[in-house]
Parts: sequence; C-alpha cells; structure tokens
Amino acid sequence: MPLDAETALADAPPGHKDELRLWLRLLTCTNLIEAEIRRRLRAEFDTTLPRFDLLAQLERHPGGLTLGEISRRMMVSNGNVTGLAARLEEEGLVERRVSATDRRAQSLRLTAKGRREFARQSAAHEGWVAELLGGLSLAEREALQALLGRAKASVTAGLEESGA
Amino acid sequence: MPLDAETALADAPPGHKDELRLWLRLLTCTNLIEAEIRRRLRAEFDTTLPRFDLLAQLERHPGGLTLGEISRRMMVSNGNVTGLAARLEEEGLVERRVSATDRRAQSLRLTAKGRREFARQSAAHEGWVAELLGGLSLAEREALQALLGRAKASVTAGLEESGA
DNA sequence: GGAAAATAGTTGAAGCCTAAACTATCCGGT
DNA sequence: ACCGGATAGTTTAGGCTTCAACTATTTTCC
Repeated sequence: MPLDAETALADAPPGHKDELRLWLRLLTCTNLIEAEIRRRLRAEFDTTLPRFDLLAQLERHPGGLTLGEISRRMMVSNGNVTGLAARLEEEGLVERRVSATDRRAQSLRLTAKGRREFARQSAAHEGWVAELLGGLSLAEREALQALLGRAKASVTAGLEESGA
Repeated sequence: MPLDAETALADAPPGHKDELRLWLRLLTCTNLIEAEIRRRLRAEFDTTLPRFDLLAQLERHPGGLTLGEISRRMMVSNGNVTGLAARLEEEGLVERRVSATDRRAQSLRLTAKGRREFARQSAAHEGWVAELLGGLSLAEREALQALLGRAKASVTAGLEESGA
C-alpha cells in the first residue's frame, strides 16, 4: 500500500532538499526543451507535440496500431487518443480501419500524406534536439544517459513498491 | 501496463542520433515522476500541480506577488495565472489586494488556510520526491545534478543563438 | 447456450495551457 | 497637459488531458 504522507515524512529525515533540488533541475531542463520543441512545431509545421508523437508511433508500425495500443505506448488515456485521432484523420494524415476480427477495435495507419508530413517534421525535430543538446560532449551525454537510466530505475522501483 | 515512450521507441527506426535517445530518456524520467506527483496530489490533497506550484511561489514571498510576477516565475502565460488565481481564491487559499500605487496591479498572498494547506502538501511532496529518487546514491545525485546543469546551459545557449 | 466479466472505444465535465485581442492604467517625452 | 507607448490583467477560442460514465462487442466459464 502507498506510504501515506505522514509516514513518508516520519522516516524521511531532513536533508531531502537535495533530492528536491535535483527534481527541480530535471523538471526545468525538460520543460525548457519541450517548450522549445512545441514552439517550433507550431511555428514551422503548424502542429503540436501530441500530434507529432502519435504520427511517430504509426511511422514505426506500418501495419497499423489500434487506439488502445497507441494509448498505452503514449502513456495517455484512451479518451485522449480518441480526440487526437479524430483531428489527425480530419487533416488527412491518418486513416482508420475497423478490425476484421474484432468489431470493437479499429486500427490507425498513416496515409501517404501523413508519411510525407511526418518525414519532414521528424527530420527537423531530430535536428532541433541535436542542436539543443549539442553543447554536451559525447562523454557527458553518455554519462547523463546512464545516470538517467539509474534515476528511471529508482523511480520505477519506487512505483512498484507503493503501487503494487 | 503502459509502455513508456522510450521503451516503445526502442524497437524502432535505425539511425538514431544519440541526442535523440538522451532527450527521450530525459523526457521519460521527468514524465514518470511528474505523473506520480500529480496522481498523489490529487489522491491525497484533491489538488493539482499548477495550484501547488502557485502556492509554493507565494509561500516563498510572504509579502505577496503580483499576477505578472507569478506568471514570470512559473514560466506560464498571464492568462493562465488569471484562471489559477481565481480558483485558488475561491477555495480561500489566497487573497488578492489591489496595489495602492498602481491600480492595474494586484498582489496575491496566502491566507492562513492557504499557509496551513500548503505546509501539509509541501511536506508530503518533499517526501515523495525523496522516495522516488532515493534509489540513487549521493554521488549519483551530485553527478546528475551537475550534468543537468550542463544540459541546461547547452539548451539556453541554443535558445540564445536561435532567438537572438 | 447464456450470464458475467473483460475489453475497445466514445462522450462529457472539468481543469490546464497558449496566443491573440482587448481594457485599463501608468509613464515619458514634448 | 497631452499623446503614444509600455505594462497589468482579462477574455476568448481552441487544443490537450484526465476521470468517470457509458455503449458495444468479445471472452470466460458454468
């Protein structure tokens, strides 16, 4: 069961400012990059990050994905995917097809236009990220990648423990 | 159970710049932690991260802050702060006062209830972060903090360059 | 076969967020 | 004193997001 606030506090001696500072810096870094990517997607392609992410999923799975699979991969609610898919379909970037074997399910795939659009966006996106993180040396990037892997493991372990 | 973006990408396209992998991992880490914090704020205090963040700003400035100052500190639009402030005021956690010297400006400050509520939330929040990042050693946390500082510098340099 | 449970997706209400247009007020230069 | 530009906030339209309630279909199991 989840640790409640009091318990967490009780066996959490002071000195946690340290973890808090780390978290705030992590958040700041991510937000800076994410805000810039959103800004550029909007300015250069008149699109949004969630749309881009959804197209990216489909690009990787040419056979199509069901809305549910997309929802799990993007870690968002399925209601959210319903809306995104509707907008992308209206723009002609994706098409839906009802499953032959399960009439509840429908799979989404890129249209030719969708593939074309995504290719342009994706190339630009990769360049932006490389540009923003280009100030780090290869060694720094590798070290950061490894430490973030450790952080991810720590968080996942924390979630297991309280949520399982 | 949900796949995260990074894992979902792992089976994907060849020819990936390692900056992109680094960015995806950074994003995954942040999102995991942020989602958990949002979930707990909601479950335990029936509040949201933006509300919590706004209260945190006010806590740090007992003399009060104008909406514009809050907007800049939180790095969000001023229209956004208008709405947040209205909701917090309605809950009785903050109060507004029109500036004596500038009739356009109004400053926000915590009410007694707001201070009490925030104290509880803040203590729990600090514990959650410590718990989630507790799997890292002190040395790892320090190294990560430093590398994220480098990353932040790289990003802001990139923004200067393209924005100036 | 048929009831019950699980699964796929949609909808609605509410909050968060932005950009852009708008109102009200202040300030600086002439 | 006044006009024009800056500044403080609000409003509006639209997109993103969640949760919870809902429909439709499939699966499980007796």
